[in-house]
Amino acid sequence: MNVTEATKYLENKGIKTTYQRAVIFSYLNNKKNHPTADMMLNDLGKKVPTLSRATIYNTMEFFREKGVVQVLNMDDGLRHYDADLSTHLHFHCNKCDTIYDMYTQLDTDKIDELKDFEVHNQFININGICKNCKKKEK
Amino acid sequence: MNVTEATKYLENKGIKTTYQRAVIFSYLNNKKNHPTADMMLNDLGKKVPTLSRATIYNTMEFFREKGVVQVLNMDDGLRHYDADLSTHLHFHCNKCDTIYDMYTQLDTDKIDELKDFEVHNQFININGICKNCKKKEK
DNA sequence: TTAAATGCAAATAATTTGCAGCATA
DNA sequence: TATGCTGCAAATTATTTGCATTTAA
Repeated sequence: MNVTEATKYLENKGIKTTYQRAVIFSYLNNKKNHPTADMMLNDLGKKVPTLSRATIYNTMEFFREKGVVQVLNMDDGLRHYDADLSTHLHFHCNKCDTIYDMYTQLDTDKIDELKDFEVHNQFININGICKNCKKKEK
Repeated sequence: MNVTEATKYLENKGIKTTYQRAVIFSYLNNKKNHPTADMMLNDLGKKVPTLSRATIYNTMEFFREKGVVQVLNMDDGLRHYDADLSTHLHFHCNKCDTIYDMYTQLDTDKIDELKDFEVHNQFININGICKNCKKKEK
């Protein structure tokens, strides 16, 4: 999804778009790397030199309110952002720090302890060693 | 578990103990409130007025290394600490901010996508509205 | 033209670090 | 006594905010 496509996508959702917003959304959607604000500034700063930290934070909060990105609190204590809103879990490799998306979720309807609770979201982080790093170990 | 019992518990695990460490561990173990460093300082400061933030952070890192507490990255972006090491999930009520422990977990052995991955830990956060707050709504 | 978004810089908040003094083995 | 812990203060890092300027409808 390039910048033009990102603009259309956002506008179709009734979300007011600017160049910065489209660039940021396009980046998030393409890279799927669950970046922090700092990572985004580093990468996008090459393309848009005046892009500021404040705009990234503002835009992420704006996108979150609009429901087009989710915020992940990962075990580095930092906020990571994700344009994939399907319910999925994240596997963090302790060796290479890659974050893998996996499309498994808890069936909260079937959990007794959640009876009479209203569930809005679930966030699942798993960590360990990924397939690639295990291969290299040998 | 009072301070004396906490001391014994930690020493049985070969962990060097001080008064501060025992007070902190006892607090965590009793209150089961998943506090942040700041919450601990507020509560424990009444009992141990000289207790410092640095000691709390140092102690939590020390306990984590020793494997007697786990760190939870909750959706407020803060680190919360938990002396309950059994694999369990956390439900955060968006109304009253209570964190509930629930003893359900993912059976990671049964997840295809995790084949050839080595799993160390899983962290599950669910949020929504708790039973009590739903009752009050009516 | 006007309301809202951006970008800079300063402010705040959480966490970490350096180091002097203190406590414990 | 020696090693390592504590507590203070300063430093660092992430995030937020205030405000002047720019942008887009």
